Amino acid sequence: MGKCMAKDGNTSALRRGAWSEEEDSRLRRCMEKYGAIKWCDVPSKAGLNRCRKSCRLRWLNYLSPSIKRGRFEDDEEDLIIRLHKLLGNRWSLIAGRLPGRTANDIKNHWNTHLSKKSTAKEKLWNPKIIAKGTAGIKPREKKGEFKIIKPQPWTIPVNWSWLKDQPGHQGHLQDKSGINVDPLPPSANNINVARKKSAAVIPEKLDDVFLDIDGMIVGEMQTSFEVGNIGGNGDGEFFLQEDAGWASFLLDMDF
DNA sequence: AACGATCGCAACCGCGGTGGG
DNA sequence: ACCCACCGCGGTTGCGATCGT
Repeated sequence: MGKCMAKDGNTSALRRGAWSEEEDSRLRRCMEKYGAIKWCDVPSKAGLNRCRKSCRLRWLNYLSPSIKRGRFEDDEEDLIIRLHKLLGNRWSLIAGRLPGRTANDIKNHWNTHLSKKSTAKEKLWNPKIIAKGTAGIKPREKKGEFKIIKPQPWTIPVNWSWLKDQPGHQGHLQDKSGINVDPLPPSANNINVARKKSAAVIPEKLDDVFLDIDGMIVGEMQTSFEVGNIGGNGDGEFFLQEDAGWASFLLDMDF
């Protein structure tokens, strides 16, 4: 195995592998005593012959008092599956929605249990989105064979038929207080739908805008469409198969 | 009882992002 | 503008525990 980060400095004599009780209690005492300090200071202050990353990992994934241990409840699993559809493998974001669970826990749990569960479910539905520029694919012709395309950014015209007149469905924007701001701001030329990592892609002026679809407010950076709620756009560029399940995106407004 | 296969989780690795100098 | 140290993340690995034959 390697070294603890060539990039982060010399590693040679640093201890690796499983943590002893003594090391745990040293780290715990250090964190209790100094609180939030730079991780690079932790090994020396704690008297540990470990690299800072090892200390950080041990604290964040195991020793921190905020960590909830034990088996995952059904509702937690359900939430993870939904969030994973929404966010992909962004474990830290998912963990942010599950108090007490660490990204590592969730990732491990996903890889050992939920990925199979989810795959089984996924066979029951078949979300499909055809991104602009996806050459040669005609949504309706390919019905039933689509997959979510990621992480390409996609542009949906604001006059996208689903947004304005999809029968039986409504898509509209709300501010944080839940007040509708329909119709879409006239200055909005496009809604870019992308799997982007950073909130910074959202212009500040839209910081307080949520997308609400059929009454489901899903958050300031992301939205999800219950598959079946979405029709095609006027140009045939976007499409979702009508079926059960979720398709998901992060939302970015392009003015 | 022995042994290989599988599981579950802790820990490590390497990369990208960020901020300070 | 550039460099560098640090942080945080997701992917991967290692290994003890458990299961199945």
